[in-house]
Amino acid sequence: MSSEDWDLFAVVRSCSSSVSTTNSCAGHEDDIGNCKQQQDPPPPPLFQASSSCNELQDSCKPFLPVTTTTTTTWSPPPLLPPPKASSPSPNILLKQEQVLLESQDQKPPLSVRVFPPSTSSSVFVFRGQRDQLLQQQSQPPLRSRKRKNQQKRTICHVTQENLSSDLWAWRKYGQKPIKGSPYPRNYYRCSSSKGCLARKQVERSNLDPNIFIVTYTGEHTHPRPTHRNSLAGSTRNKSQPVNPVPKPDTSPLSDTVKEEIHLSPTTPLKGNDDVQETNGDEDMVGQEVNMEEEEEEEEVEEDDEEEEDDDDVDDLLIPNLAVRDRDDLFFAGSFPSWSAGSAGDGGG
DNA sequence: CGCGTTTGACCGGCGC
DNA sequence: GCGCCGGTCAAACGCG
Repeated sequence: MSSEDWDLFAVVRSCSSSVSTTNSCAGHEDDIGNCKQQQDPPPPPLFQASSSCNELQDSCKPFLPVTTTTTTTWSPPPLLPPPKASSPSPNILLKQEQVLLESQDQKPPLSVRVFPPSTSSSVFVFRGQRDQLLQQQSQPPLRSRKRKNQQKRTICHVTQENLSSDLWAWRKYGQKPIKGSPYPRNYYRCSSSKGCLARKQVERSNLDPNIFIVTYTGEHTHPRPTHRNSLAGSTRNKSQPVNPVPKPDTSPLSDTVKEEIHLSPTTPLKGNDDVQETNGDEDMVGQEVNMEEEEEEEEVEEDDEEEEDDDDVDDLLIPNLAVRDRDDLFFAGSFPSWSAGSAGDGGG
């Protein structure tokens, strides 16, 4: 087995406050601002620059931590250093990515916060709520496995820095190599509350290793944490290799990139200093694809305000400096592994 | 002791 | 109907 796997997010939840995201458009969007809800069906060129999100948004909110500044350094694929050398077969592109890219292509990476309206909730009910209900009724917990098409998801492209900007406490429950992708996918579940159905998947983008594709599913069944647990995010690294370079043979990564990666997939807030200021135009990439692709598109502003509020609060509670410092420390050494280890049967 | 990560196995949707 | 693959479970392990 590969001992080293990229555990991207062992710290997914960790820090955040400082990371800032700004995305332009509205002033502060965040990484997730660009989140997109997606479902399997190929998303039409929607990607409206505006939409609203509800529950998913919540999930994303964490990403929008703060108030100013941003970190996302999203580099548009086309701009990325083409994986020429060992060009990974284009095939390996994840559908999601393709979708996203497509959208990007069409439109500049606006960091738009797009979320689905209420409709989404109903969808979620399928899975989580149902399970919960059943459990409450003493029913054997069904293995909620609603397949993609049926599940509503919010996909966000975030940078390492942004990855960490999540107040929610996420606990990793699985990691699996994904076919077509040199990088394994990590599965996280909200640990803030036992019954919380929120889940999160994190995987590195094939195109741009600097970018992580975060997929949120489910909703949080509890109020957002005002602050992170001390433990939360503290990945215990067991002497991890220093070069968690993912085993992707055809890793499009350049040396530079690799370095960053090993630092930590979710490089914390250091981005604040470094990256911040992306006008926001290029922060993240995200779009939303709603199952019912016909609704949602509006009130981004409103969302912003709300989030802003929240963000603010979070911010207050979590001193940037403090967090940042700490994060830096543990980030530096904590990221365990990077390699398509096996979260399980590699698919089997 | 509690919580989180790691990792192999299992389950079940989906495509062929 | 079969096989592939993604997603989840759960035991083991480690750290604070």
